[in-house]
Amino acid sequence: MTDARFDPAVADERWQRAWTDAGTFTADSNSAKPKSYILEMFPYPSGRIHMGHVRNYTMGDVLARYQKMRGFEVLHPMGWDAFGMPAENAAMEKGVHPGGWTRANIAQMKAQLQRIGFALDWTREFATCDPEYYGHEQALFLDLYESGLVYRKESTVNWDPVDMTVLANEQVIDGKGWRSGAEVEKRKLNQWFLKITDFADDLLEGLGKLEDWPEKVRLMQENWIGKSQGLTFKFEPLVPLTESIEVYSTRPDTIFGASFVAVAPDHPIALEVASHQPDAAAFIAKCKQGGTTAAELEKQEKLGYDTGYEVLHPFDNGWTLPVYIANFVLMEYGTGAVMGVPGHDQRDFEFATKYDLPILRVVASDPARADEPFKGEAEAGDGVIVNSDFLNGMTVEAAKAEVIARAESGAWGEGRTVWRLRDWGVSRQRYWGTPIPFIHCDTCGVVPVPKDQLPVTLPEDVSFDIPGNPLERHPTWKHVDCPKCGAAARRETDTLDTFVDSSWYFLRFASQPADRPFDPDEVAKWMPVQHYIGGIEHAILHLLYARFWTRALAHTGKIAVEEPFAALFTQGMVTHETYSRIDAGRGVPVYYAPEEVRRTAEGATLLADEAAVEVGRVIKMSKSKKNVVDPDAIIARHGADAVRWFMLSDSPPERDLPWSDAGIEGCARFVQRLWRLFNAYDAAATGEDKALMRKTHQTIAAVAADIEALSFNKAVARIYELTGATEKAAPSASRSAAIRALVHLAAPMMPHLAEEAWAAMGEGLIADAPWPEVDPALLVDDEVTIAIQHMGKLRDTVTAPKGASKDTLEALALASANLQRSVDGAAIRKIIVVPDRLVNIVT
RNA sequence: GCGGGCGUGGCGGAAUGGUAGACGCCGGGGACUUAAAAUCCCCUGAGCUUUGCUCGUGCGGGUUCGAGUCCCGCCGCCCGUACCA
Repeated sequence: MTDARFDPAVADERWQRAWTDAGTFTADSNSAKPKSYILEMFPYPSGRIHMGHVRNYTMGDVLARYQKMRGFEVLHPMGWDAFGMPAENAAMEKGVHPGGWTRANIAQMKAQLQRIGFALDWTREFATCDPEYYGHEQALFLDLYESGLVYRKESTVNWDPVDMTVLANEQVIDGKGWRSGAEVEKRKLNQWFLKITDFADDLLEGLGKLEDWPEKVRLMQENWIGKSQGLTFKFEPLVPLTESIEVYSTRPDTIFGASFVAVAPDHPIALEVASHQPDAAAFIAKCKQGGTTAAELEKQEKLGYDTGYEVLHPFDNGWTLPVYIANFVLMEYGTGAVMGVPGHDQRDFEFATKYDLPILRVVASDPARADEPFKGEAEAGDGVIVNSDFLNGMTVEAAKAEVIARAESGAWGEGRTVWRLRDWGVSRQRYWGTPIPFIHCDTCGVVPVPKDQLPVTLPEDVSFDIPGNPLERHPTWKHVDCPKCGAAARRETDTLDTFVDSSWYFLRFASQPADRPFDPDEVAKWMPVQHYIGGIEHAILHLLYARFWTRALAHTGKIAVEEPFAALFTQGMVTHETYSRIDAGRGVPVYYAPEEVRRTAEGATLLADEAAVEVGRVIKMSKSKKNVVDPDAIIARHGADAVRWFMLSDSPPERDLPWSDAGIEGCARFVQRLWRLFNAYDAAATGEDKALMRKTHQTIAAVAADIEALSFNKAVARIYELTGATEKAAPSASRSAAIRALVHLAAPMMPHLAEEAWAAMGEGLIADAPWPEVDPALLVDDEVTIAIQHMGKLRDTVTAPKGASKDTLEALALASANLQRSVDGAAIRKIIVVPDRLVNIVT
């Protein structure tokens, strides 16, 4: 080798072209090799790749390249989650068409990804806004409709009364529309739903088999699905109320602690009361203000309206309970009515305190404490039932069963399983999405578009001058003839939630016939995805929806796969410190980008005026805080391998990674350091260096294990260690072997550098080379360091042969002068020996 | 509000209940150089009465011969909360 410096500006492009020309990363589904499907969550084409993408895709890339070296036929595809709101926002702000904007973004981002040298099979690229893709999606949607998994019902949306449009939750800020500033209202619309609840039990059960998913994600999904056993039962009415009120409770054991009944604002009884009580109508109207998010509903003050109605306690004819309308009761969950037990439910406690209702204790830590007062909050924990007639003395579990049994034998209630999971509303009143393939006919009702007329494509000539759905107001698009009777009819103008697009894209990557969404045999070859990598923010919705679609497609006989993702990994964010000043006039912070600032050990100054700016917390990179670093600029300066190395170094991949200029410079230096070491390769060197051979083989094994566990930061540390040891070693055949091993170890992480070195050694593409074999005999050391402790405190260390007997280690410990000084003649009560580890003397 | 997670030197972090701080960054000292850059070597948790000792893994308790790791109770930050993707 000759070049003193590795020049990424030349090498990056050279090897990227070499891989493309050779089709190195084109997946062959007919290969005889075992298959492995590596997938990272595909990006929304916002315009620029950001560091979070780079980190995500670098991790998948290391796995893909490593598995290829391990003899797998690897599928590692890339595409675009291309529908969604930002394109419409751009259309409104800049007057560009969402399609054109999206296509331009995709072109730009694809070029960026290619400059990082990812081992992607670009032959399978697609965007969800391709009519071909969303046409297949429409066909799948019709299949689900035929199998009964699609239906329509009323549901609540955020309504902006000024802009006359539906708002997304993120467009509602402090209860007001983001553009108009008007108070948002809840409004009911007839919308399309998918019956995910049909699969609730199966989705829950399946979590148990997903052993290679993070425990936290499985827990979050379990809680989201929220299976609960409880009781639905009726409170009988007292005149003038005529109908009984059916409630659902997960705590029927606390039934003697009930002090009120509360119904949802849209419960039939609430509506009935409102019809003759203007105050009740006003209260319900007030409940309609504000947005629809759970967080908002839960955080708002618990408000109620006393209807004046009363109901009877099921176990005591002399016990009446007041009926309230309450803003925290949801019509969608259970029966839309609850019994309030203030002593043992925090929300009920707050409500009872506010409206001066009795707070009764029916659960206590022991029967003697039946009359203990509450300490300002409800007690939801376990205990013994008290003050509850025939339930007294029972455990919570036993009391639940007893109440359910009595309700069922008395025919006034029924034990029931209720799910927190709700059916998935997929209607969006927006343009830039997959049109829902249905036609509304006055005589035939809702009619599916015949499959031979798919795709239903979006019209190009739309305007975003005024808020609202351009499909709805397009002059001709929605006017069609009914496929059934031929009469004039109207197209559905709602489009599908973009989560539908991302619920089956992984199947389309695996197989893309023109005439069908996918080929089941091809899908069977690749699925399930071996490693799925993405952000923790998708822990529930996207991952649950994808699991549901996979099941739904299996249910309709389309595929034979049950779980789409065998192993899941959720990576952390890329963060950066923020630079700001408080604007004197408005009192709000003004943020500055890293390139506008000079960072010193003490603080930071703005380049423009050399005056100080405040260095703020290290937070997720975001445009609004201007703490973003552009991957392109960094690659131009340091090369792709330095950036990739930085993404893998230091921080564990599941945690946040703080970007720093010093860090990337250190990585760039290491690329050059390895290059110098590779240049010192001498194929003709002779002689053996046993210690270095051990280190080499131990490192190969450890790096492999670390990559397989996705502990890239540990693999990086191992490579640093072996690099240091190899640099220090004198020339020998062992050292030459160590250098060759390092080229292999670097190959998945710094592929351009590795190819350059491998070529200089006269070899072909290292991307095609096998992972080096290890000699098991070289993996174990023959000496170990033994810690000598007194009462658990370290007093000395000695080296001993590996596997030395307990007696030997004990004798070694007692011979230590430091140990003896610490023991100071005290009587030894016990000696604990952990072989190959430590000896602890207890006095 | 509810569900989930995280917390270790100046910084990122390592550590099957068994030597806390591997590895990297920053910083300090030195070598090379006319000089600088690059590179190489050494030091680098705090404190002390320094062959060594004490303290130290967000805070307060506990279990254990031994706790960053296990248990109980807090605090702080992050993610999600069903129309952001």
